[in-house]
Amino acid sequence: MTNDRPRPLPRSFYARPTVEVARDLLGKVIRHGELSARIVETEAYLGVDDAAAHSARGPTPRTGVIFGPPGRAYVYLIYGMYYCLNIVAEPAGVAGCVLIRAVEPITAITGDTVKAYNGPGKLTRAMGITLEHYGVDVTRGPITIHMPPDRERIAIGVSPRVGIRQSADLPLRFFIQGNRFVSRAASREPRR
DNA sequence: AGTTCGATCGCCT
DNA sequence: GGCGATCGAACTG
Repeated sequence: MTNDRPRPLPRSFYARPTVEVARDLLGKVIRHGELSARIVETEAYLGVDDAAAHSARGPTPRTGVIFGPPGRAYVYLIYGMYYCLNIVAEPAGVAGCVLIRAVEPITAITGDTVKAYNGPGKLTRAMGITLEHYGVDVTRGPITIHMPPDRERIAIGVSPRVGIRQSADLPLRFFIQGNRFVSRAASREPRR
């Protein structure tokens, strides 16, 4: 066939410390149906010592997947109108997830594509990801994550996370330096 | 039962 | 830089 479909990243990739998973997801390819895109910006949300994490106060019907096995999608509705996609990290029983904040589409790049993909609420809309994908196993589908076809070297930037108040000082945002799809907020110089 | 407010975004001044 | 959209989870009473 002309359409090669390499295996998704194995579950062991996700069964690691959340920060490692957040960094290593940069440059990986996320696929949903015919759409694929390279992950260029992520944020780590820790299970402990992170008041900003949705999992900070224990499992609820909404956050339960974060406490389960790694490699599952935690999707939630924010501000009543946008969906955010996270990938669960850490071994089963340990909370931790990685927010996908921006991606660079591999197919169909046009002039105004940047503003359709350079934010967590935008990329889900562009890729058709909604609450129906809550709990999806990204080692199986319909959303999957893969090694990139190339071995491009990337420079990783680190900064505090965007738009949170609790634990705002923690350097848990990671992005590919210089990539134009990195969200506007993330490209700002961190204050000091 | 009522209130608050958020891991956002786009439009307004 | 500020604010409204629009919903539900979490918190208050």
